Amino acid sequence: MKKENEPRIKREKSYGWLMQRLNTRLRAALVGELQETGLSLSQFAVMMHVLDRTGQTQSQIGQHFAMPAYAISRAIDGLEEMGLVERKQGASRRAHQIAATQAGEALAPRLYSIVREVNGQELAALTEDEAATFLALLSKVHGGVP
Amino acid sequence: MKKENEPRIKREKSYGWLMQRLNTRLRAALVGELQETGLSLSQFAVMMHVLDRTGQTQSQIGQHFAMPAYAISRAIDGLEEMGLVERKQGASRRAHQIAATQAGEALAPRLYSIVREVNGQELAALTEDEAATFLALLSKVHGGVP
DNA sequence: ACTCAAATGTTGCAAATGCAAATATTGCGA
DNA sequence: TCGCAATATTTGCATTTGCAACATTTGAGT
Repeated sequence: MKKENEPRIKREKSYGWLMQRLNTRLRAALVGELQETGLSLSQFAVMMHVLDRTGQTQSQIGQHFAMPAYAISRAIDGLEEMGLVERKQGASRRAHQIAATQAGEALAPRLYSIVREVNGQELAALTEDEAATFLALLSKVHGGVP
Repeated sequence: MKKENEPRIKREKSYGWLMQRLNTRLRAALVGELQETGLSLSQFAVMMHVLDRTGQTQSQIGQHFAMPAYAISRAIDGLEEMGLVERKQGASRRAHQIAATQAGEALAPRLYSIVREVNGQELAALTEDEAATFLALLSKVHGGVP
């Protein structure tokens, strides 16, 4: 009997592989849902953050997502063109405060709904308890509650 | 007292946000380690898979990572140029079998070591038990063991 | 054996991304 | 107050990515 292509290691249990797969799936699901809104993933992220916390500066938004400044800059370019967001002049003249326009606010329910739906469907394989544990562990890995 | 910028929702506990952050961190860590090898992330992924299971076709590799065919095609273009991998003719004349060259095999220890190190450091915040639970849950979310 | 749809890979071109340099503004310290 | 380093954002350009069309090979049905 011939020794069939046996993997040296069960890579499917490795953190890296699992993250890669889950992230790919998450992104695909989000992109699908966002299709109708015309938002890209980064625009969506920024939009959510602006809806959550109005008036933050671009660099603050960037830190929140660990995204580079230029990505925020460009995401907001797009959101501004779509009339969903505006760069306001705050105390500082270099640090723009980003706020949702009325059209942007109007989009909020849809976006919140997408988040709920996608998060829910991605975690559908878990029981409620498991999901709670899972999120707690994700948070701990991230460096949240020790 | 003024109501300070209060977020409407604790987004930091949302699956989406956590995945975004953790994936960003993971990728950054890997890219850092891979610097010296000259491999891109997708080249690294493909290389690992080829080392794990030699002779797989490109589409099989693609499925394993949920990566599009063209990405595999291009990753292998690069790996071939670096002399780490070769496209072999198998039973079928369209489906190439990908195998590591000797130089590719020689790279294995380094790559395995990078995987161990990065996976370890990413999960460093967890105890061993927690890490086991975490990986099991990731796997379940992915659709592994039900 | 023949035809045609499906499977496998590759590639041209457009769009997104990343890097590094440029610009503008602020604020610290001499 | 002046000079200069730090902060905040933008942008030009090169690289990477993604889409969609293409080419090739296989296999199933007739």
